[in-house]
Amino acid sequence: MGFGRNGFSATSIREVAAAAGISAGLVIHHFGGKDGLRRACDDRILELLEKKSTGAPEAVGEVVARLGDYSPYLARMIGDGSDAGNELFDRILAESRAMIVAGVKNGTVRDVGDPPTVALVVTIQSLAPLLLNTQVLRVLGEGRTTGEVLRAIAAPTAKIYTSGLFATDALALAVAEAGNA
Amino acid sequence: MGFGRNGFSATSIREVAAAAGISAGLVIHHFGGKDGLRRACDDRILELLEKKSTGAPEAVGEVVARLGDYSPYLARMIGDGSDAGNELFDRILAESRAMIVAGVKNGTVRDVGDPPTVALVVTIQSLAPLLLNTQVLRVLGEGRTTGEVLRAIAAPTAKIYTSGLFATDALALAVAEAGNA
DNA sequence: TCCGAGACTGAACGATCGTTCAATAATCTA
DNA sequence: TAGATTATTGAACGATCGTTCAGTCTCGGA
Repeated sequence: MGFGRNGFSATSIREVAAAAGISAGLVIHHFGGKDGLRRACDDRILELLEKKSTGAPEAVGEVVARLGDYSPYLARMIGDGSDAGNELFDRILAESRAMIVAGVKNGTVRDVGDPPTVALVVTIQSLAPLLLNTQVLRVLGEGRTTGEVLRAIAAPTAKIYTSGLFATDALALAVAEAGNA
Repeated sequence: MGFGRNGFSATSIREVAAAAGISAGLVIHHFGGKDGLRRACDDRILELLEKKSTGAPEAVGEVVARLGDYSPYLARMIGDGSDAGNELFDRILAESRAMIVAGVKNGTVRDVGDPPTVALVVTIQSLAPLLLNTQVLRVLGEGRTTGEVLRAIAAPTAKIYTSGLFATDALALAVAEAGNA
């Protein structure tokens, strides 16, 4: 159902038209071509996320909830690196960066290094449940909804971000050493 | 160049054949069809990762290094949820789970909740730099190689996993409360 | 009431797709 | 070397793709 299911090029205009109960010619008449349809879909996603988008780890669930069935399309947008996907990623990253910079300043976020890079890490990690939604659903049980799944992984994610996962400095030291080599 | 660039259905057999300097007919003769070619590519990736694959956060760099130019294909494999992609994800997840269970037992990994779910979170977060490689490269500067980029984000990632990112319990408490509601 | 503009359809076109096939070149076996 | 097997090609086929187009339907304003 739509580009989100099998990707853009694997979804024909005739499929889309049939799902909408109209003819293929009308789709082209309205959107000016397949690329126009894609742009309209991208704009629709951006519009749905216009009022509030955030890079905070806990907010991915809300984004997915707002998008509903459109979230596979969003995942493909960001993963494929289309213009609209890039723009959206940059927006999420910018908000994440602002949140981290402000948090470091007022003491609610630990200073673990260069804030822009930290924001990048947090952003891509926060998007992981969206991009790997298929895998997560499969592992946690196909019956659940995407929202349930995201709620299930929210707690461990929050705890990792709060208390850390590794009790020793072994990994951090190893990475630092490799970086100096 | 290959399925990794634009996806499976957007890459024609004639493209692949031309890149290999042979005819399209020969590709089909050898692989039995486009699906056979895909299966052969999947098997090749699995073979390259056969000796060692791990879910540890620091090991994604090694996986990418071993795959080299094939890593976009791997990202698409796992993201699209093909059979081979599912199998690979399950393997990474299993190793990540074993690592975490063992770590909790010997005290090197903090007990932040249900180990299978924690392993799932760690696995998808570790795969994020691979799936979002395009975005990360774009943000950090197109000039760099994938390996350099992964090394650049390794340090903050390790620190987050070691010391945590949030200095307060606000997020964890909010998530816990939402979960009980 | 008429009429013009947009909504809409279905057939058709050229391009490209995956695939087949007969024919040829290359390589191996006895 | 003779014969069989394999590698390889290029043309062709049917299907499907995005797109075009002539024509029909719908309906609000003069």
